[in-house]
Amino acid sequence: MYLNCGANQLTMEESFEKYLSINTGIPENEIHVLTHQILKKDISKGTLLLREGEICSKIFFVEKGLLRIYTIDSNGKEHIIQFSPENWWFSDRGSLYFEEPSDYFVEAIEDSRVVFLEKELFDFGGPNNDLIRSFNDKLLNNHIRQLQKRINLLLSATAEQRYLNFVKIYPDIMLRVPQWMIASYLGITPEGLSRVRRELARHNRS
Amino acid sequence: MYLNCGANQLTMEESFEKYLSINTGIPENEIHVLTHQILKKDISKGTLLLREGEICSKIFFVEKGLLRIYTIDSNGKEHIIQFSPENWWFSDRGSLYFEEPSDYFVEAIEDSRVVFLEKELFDFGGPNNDLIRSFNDKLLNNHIRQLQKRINLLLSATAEQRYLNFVKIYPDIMLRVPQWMIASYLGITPEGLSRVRRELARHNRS
DNA sequence: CGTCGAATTGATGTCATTCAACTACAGTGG
DNA sequence: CCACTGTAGTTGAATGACATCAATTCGACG
Repeated sequence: MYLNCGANQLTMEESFEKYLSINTGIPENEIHVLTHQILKKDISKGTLLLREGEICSKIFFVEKGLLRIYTIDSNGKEHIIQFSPENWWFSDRGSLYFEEPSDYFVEAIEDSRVVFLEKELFDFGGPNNDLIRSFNDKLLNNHIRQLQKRINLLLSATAEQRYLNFVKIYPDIMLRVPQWMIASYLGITPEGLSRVRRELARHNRS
Repeated sequence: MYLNCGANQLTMEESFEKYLSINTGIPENEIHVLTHQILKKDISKGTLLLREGEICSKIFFVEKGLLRIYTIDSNGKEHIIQFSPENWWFSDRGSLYFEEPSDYFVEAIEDSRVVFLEKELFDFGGPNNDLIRSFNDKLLNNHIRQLQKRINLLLSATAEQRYLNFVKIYPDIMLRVPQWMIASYLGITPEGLSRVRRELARHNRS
C-alpha cells in the first residue's frame, strides 16, 4: 500500500489519468488536481479487497490485472457476479452508497494494480464537477444495462447459449480465468461447462 | 394523452410533486418550476408503453397502477425483468442513455397513471440541479443494488427460495399480478410455481 | 349458463447437478 | 530427477430439479 508519489509509479498514474481525461473530457493538465493524492496499490493474486459483511467504502479502478466479485451461498458455493479487467471500475454500489454491509467478496485473480477512490471523487465540487458527475452517470447507466442483459440471459437462455454469449462478449477474460470460474459466472457447474464445451467442439469438427 | 393543466389532474400532479420534493429535498414551492409542463397519461391495462426495437426516450414514473418490463425470446416466451408499482421509476436506461434500440417491452398490467419525463429532467441546469442529480444518482445506485441481488439469486437459489424471496420483498405485487407473471419473473414455468406453492402449503399445514 | 384464461395435476422428458473415478499438469521437497 | 501433492479438467452413471405436454378444474365475467 502506498500513496502514488514516487517516480516509479508515474506510468501507473498516467494510465489512470489518461483514462479519466479521455472519458470525462477534462483536459489532461487539470486532471492532476483530482488525482494527485490518489491511493494506488499493487495487489497480489489471491488477495481479498472486500469481504462479505464489510462496508465497502471505496470505488476501485483496475489499472492492470483482473478481479472477481462473488458471493458464497449457504452451501459454501461461490457465485461470480462480475469480472473486472483493466480499465474497469467496480464497487459494491449498494454497500458504498447506502452504507450497508456488503454481500460480496472481491478478490484479485491476477497480480493487479488497483486505484482506490473515495466515493466523494464524483462529487468533489471543483470546476470540473459536472464533467465528472456526467461520467459517473454514464458508468452507472451502462452498468444497469449490462446487469439487465445478464438477468435476461439467466432467465431465458440455456447453459450453452450463456456460454456462447460469454465467449462473444468477453473473449479476453475467457482466456485468462480458469474454467470453473466461468462456470460459476454462468450459473452452472464446472462439469456442466466441460460437457457444453465438448458438445460444441464435437459439432464444430463435423 | 394530455398535458397536466386541468383541475381534475391536480391531485395527480401533487402526488408526483410531493414525491419529488420529499426525495430530492427541493422545497415544494420550487418544485412546480420543474413539473409545470410535465406530461402525464392515463394508461389503460394492456397498453404497451415501449416495444422491443424502439428507442426509449423517456423516463417514466408510476403514480398509480402497475407496469411490467419484459423480453420475448426466440421461442416467443416472455421473461419479466421488472415490475413497477406506484412511486417507482423505470426506463430502459441502456436505450435511453446510449440511444440504442431497446430489448424490452413495457406494458401496463393495471390501469395506471404515468408521468413521462424527458431525460434532461435530471440535468436541467437550474438552481436545484445538484439536488436532482444527487437523487438520480441514488436511484441509479439503488437500481444496481437490486439487479445484483437478483443475479445472485438466479445464480444460487432454487425455484422455491426465489419464490420465498419474492414474496418477502414484494408482498404487495404478489397479490396484484397473476401467478404466471411471477413465474416469469422468477424464471420458472407457471406449472413449476404451482408445484412450489403446493409443497410450501403442504409443509406449513403439517 | 357458457366461455375463456388462469391454475392445478399427472405423466413423461430433458437438462444440468451430484458424486466418484480418473487424467493432466504444475509446484514442492526429498 | 523423481515421487508426492493439490488443483483443474474430464468423463460416466445415477439423481434431481424443473420443463413439457395434455387433461382437468377453477373462477371471473359477459
